[in-house]
Amino acid sequence: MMLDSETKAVELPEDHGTELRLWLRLLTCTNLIEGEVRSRLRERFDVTLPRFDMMAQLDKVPDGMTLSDLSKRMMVSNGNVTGLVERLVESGHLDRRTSDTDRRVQFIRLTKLGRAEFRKMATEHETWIADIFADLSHKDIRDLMRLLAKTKASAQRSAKARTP
Amino acid sequence: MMLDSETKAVELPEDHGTELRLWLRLLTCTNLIEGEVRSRLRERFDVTLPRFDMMAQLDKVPDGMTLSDLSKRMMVSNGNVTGLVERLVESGHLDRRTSDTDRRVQFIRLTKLGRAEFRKMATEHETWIADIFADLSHKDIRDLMRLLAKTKASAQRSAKARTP
DNA sequence: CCAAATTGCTTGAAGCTTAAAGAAATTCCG
DNA sequence: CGGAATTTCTTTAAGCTTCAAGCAATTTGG
Repeated sequence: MMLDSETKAVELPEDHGTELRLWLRLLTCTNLIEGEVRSRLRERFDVTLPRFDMMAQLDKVPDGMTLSDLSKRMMVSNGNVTGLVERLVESGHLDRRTSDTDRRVQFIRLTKLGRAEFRKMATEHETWIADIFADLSHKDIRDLMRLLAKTKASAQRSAKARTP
Repeated sequence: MMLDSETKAVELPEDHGTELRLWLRLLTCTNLIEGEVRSRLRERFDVTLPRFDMMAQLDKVPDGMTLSDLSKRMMVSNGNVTGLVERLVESGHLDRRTSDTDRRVQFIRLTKLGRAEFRKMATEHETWIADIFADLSHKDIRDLMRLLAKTKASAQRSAKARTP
């Protein structure tokens, strides 16, 4: 037998309170951790989170990547990447080289200095993250990984439906 | 019997890969949804996320709150709030009034216009969030709520340990 | 009461971020 | 081939954000 709550007319305002609360909690959680990481990076290494983030992306590949790749990986706009790269080249952490086959394309990579400094920061950064999540059991982490993957897929489905 | 992996010397670099991956997934997930909400707010109502966020905080209380309260609730700096409030007062959405008992304190609240516009946006916003999370079951949502609460507590414990 | 510490907010400098428009190079395709 | 569309990147304007310094009002503790 069908329950009353499942027979409501579609035009009436539905209750989406739980989803909203979940979103707010997700946001709070992320902001909290992001703020903590930001503080520690500044305090310990005098570096900003976006700079650290860009270096982290570039550390994964030895031969560098293009600005567009960086923009996609970091989920920020193109113009944003242009400015960030500029400042990191200026400070000697990054290296830019125009492609031989396509003169629009720039390959960006870490310099020796940039890689060395990043590795030092990354080691410590990893221990911060471990400490921040230390009260979670292995099962908690596994469950969260799975549920967040499902959430990401759901959000991507929703985004695609809007922009086909 | 103890496993080898649990008997490692404390000074050796430990493996915190799973925590790091969890953090990156959490960040990706949040950025994805935040970007989506940002796009829709701009597209549909020509409003920025920080403005919407501030109005959401103020909508919860009829009599308004101080700048400090706003700053804590929104988890952003004091100076940031000053500028945001300025622009929202300018556009007629907010109202500021100096406290009678403490002339440093300003009470901020939504104007009639501000509240009306926010309510309209909030209704639609809630349906977006519901759609974004639509592929999650009730149990998924419950589990996520619980695990994120645990994560938040763990992060707060870690932050407090650093700044006593 | 009064000096010192604290609290609430603002300012200023630097950097981050986006959206939109534009410049330059390449690719597509008739 | 050659114009049109696309791709890659930069620029610009506006706004967001932080940190640190500073100002004014209040509270605290002699």
